[in-house]
Amino acid sequence: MARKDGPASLTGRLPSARDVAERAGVSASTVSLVVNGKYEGRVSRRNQTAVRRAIDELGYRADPVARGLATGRRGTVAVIVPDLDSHFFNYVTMGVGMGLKADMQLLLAFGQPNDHDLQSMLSRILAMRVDGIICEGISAAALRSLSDVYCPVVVLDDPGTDWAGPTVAFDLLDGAEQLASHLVGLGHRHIAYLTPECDAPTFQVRRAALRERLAARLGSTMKFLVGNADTSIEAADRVVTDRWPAWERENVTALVCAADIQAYGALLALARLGVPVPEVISVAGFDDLPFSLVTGPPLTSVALSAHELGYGAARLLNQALQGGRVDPLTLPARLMIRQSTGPARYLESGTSPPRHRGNGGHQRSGV
Amino acid sequence: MARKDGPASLTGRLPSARDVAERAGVSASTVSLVVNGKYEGRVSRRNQTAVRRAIDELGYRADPVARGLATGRRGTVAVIVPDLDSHFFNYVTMGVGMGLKADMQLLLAFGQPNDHDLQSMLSRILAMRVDGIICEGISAAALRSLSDVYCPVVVLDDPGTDWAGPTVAFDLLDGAEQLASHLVGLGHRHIAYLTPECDAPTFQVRRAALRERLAARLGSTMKFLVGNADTSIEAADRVVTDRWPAWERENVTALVCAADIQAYGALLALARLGVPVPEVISVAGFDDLPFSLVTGPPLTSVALSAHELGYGAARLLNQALQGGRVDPLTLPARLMIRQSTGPARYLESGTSPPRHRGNGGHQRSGV
DNA sequence: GTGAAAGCGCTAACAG
DNA sequence: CTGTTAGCGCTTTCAC
Repeated sequence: MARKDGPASLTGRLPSARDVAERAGVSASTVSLVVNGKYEGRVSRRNQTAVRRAIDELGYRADPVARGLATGRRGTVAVIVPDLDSHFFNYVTMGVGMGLKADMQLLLAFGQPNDHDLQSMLSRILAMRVDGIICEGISAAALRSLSDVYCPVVVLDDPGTDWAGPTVAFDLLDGAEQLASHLVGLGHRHIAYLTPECDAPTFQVRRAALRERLAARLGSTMKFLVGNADTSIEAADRVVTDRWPAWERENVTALVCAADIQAYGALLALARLGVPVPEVISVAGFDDLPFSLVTGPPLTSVALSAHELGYGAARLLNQALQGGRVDPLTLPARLMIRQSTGPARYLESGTSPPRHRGNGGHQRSGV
Repeated sequence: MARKDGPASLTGRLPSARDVAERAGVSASTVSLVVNGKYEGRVSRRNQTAVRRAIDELGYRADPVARGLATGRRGTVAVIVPDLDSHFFNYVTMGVGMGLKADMQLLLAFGQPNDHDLQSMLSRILAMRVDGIICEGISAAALRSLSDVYCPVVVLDDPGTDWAGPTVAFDLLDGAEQLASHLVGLGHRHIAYLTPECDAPTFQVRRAALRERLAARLGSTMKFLVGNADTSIEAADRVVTDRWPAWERENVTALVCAADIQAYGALLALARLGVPVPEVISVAGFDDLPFSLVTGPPLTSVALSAHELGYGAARLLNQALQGGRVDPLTLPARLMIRQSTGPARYLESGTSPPRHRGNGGHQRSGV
């Protein structure tokens, strides 16, 4: 903090190790040793203090980039995510930040709303020679094909991946099972499903698993209507507004969204349409973002902790960076039941008279 | 994409310009010229194609870090924000990403929930010799004192700052005016205010401006009770739960939160306490995050576009990087009125019989 | 047109 | 203990 005359104040250039060396009357290597704490039995006390004084006076801070060039270790890990809109990755990023060793700098690469060109983002990151990569939404094949990886890569939430390196996954199957059980228990048979346009593996699995678990219980009495929307409130709002008449015609009594952010859009659309949730239609999502606690009504959701995902990824990366063997990690899914789901109420309709081991649904009253 | 034998497949090392040069039978400098498009009249057609072929075959990508060392331009801009919890900065980051030139890589530095040590984050970023910095939550004084800045720094949402460089601000005064007018118009007199522990200038201004605008209308009939909570749903939930009895005693009929995320926590707390919003207490926030559309009830909020803030900052930074003069930018605030605010209903109470030019409030009924 | 040489700021290996 | 030397991968004069 003690700086007689500002460091490089006139030049606009930051002081370099050489500047420090000159001022302290030593060589650059000595400065380096001191800076990196390798002075034990290598630098005289006298020079140590001289160097440290010069550092203070100049306000010197070693350039990690130049250091990286010299050592081959950049001190940087990249996080690559498809978007920030969905808010899921916001938590992932936080988790990574929390789990990363303090001397690592986080480089964030994220797609724009319309352009999720992860390939080129990855290629660019790779060119930067980062020390490690944590990514989601890039297939293992793409990862391999693009370039041979020279650093550990942790792949997130990519079920069915054949990525040989570290991975962190969710137990989506169990999540789907819990949700299916919940919905069927409430008497739902005709279910709409909203999923992102980008059909990433995690979304394929969420959809397929839920459909399968429902079918296992309901057999042919089940209907499963799939719609697509981007992972944003507005997009989901538009699509649900658009689809509602058709769904109503099909006696849909529950809507499941592949991501909570879509469910928010759905709630918005249904509110505007004057369709009461859950009386006329139940709504549920995946992710359990914190906002799901305060939506109107609070949203039933399959909790997949994005924070844990990021945190776990960072820990795995730390291990890999230290050369240890790293085992894949699987995080649990847990259904959070809230007020957005309730008993199914089928209206009279020629098409589909529901009949099943019901519990509470089945009233013929309108709303 | 055409790679006969994987690039550096065996070594784990990425191909360097020298590798390319050797393969193409030219010198490294020639490779550099081609890569940077400076071949016009400097490199023979023959060598150009040879180089390009070698690049393709090897899958070469110049290391931007090494290039940065050589050129002094790192191709990197840093975004420094206090936290990611509040979700406000998530949008700021998106906005920056959208506004940044495509060849710039974004470096994100964010504080942890408990530790907002922006000083050290900044110092670390500075050491990286980034090309530009966009930051929020760091005072101009701190910015200056820490080190002389060698690169453009855009300061965000820091009202009253004396930062000489580019800034982007919100018209908070106007926002407070709109909100005060709205609340007073509904008959509110006793107002609780929730603000973050960290008393950043933007929060000081929000609070002071609102209090002032309310006082201007209400004079001594106003009560303004301030509480503190971190910018997270849970923290606000806890604090509101804790304070509610006192506020009720004081006949508080409206709660304003300095950030929407806090308002969400407040809604949660009030719902748990069984206090109807807005019948018993109105709730409003600042920021207007997208989620405020779907809370129960939808939240009245002073819209401050975080996305615009980030986008504007990126544009200003682009200008500064090109050496242009940059003027400070001020973004408008706009009150979004939704169902979380309604007429004040004062209960009978010994302490404070409200009386003012009322419109709709003033019923003596309980709820 | 072209390559050799120097240097960006730092670290590592090696003589003194 | 200490300074010299040699790079890390790239760009940029500057002679040829």
